[in-house]
Amino acid sequence: MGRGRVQLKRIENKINRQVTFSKRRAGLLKKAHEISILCDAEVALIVFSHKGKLFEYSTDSCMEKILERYERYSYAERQLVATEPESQVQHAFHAALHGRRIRVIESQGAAEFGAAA
Amino acid sequence: MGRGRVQLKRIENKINRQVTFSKRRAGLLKKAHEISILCDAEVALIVFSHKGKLFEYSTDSCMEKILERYERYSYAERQLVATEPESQVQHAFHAALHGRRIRVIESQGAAEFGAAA
DNA sequence: AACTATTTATAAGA
DNA sequence: TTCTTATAAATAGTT
Repeated sequence: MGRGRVQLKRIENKINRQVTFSKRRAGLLKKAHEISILCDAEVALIVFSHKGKLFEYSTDSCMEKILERYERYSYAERQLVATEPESQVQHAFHAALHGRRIRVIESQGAAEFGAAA
Repeated sequence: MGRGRVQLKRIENKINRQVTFSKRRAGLLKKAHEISILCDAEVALIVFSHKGKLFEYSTDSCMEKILERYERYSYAERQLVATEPESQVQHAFHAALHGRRIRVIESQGAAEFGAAA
């Protein structure tokens, strides 16, 4: 977007990289917020600049909550894969990546089981 | 973008919401990838659909690494705030609102703290 | 930090 | 639902 196509490679010029980072970071955070509102999704976005500064966005449910949910989900994914018969590991992994949720090892307890998005 | 301005409010029509989610999710992941390459930034993006399906993107350094870095950074932030003089309570309050709990206290330890972007 | 020329993203429609 | 198209948005290069 803008005058000239963009090459998907690191911008070597330090100044240009910094400017582009500022602009795109703002755009990215905005879009993260928009999709969360428009589509009622839970979003967590973490960005560390090249210099190590942190920028973040998270749906009102708050960053820690989302990261914990992510960890639970990932854990469930791994469990699924681990208990799968050899022959179906790839299948299971594929399915897991597409997020059939299985259980939750939480006090909240209730086992979630979703299908498609 | 597209035919007609967009209202920043939850899309009530289920079909439209699903379609918009698919399109915007693709766009968001793409932009997350682009900024990470163009600007040499480390990015982690986690999205749970309304139905609970997970979508994620992370810079090649991998999701877990980034989340750990995030936790370390947040921890360092809290420590900084904790030792801050009274006069800067507002600053501390602001940080507190970001309210993270600590999961990992890495041996690597060193607190990162960047200034400008 | 503002300003455009253009490229992209995407809301509707087919 | 995948493809198309009109338009809104984002943003690269410029001032």
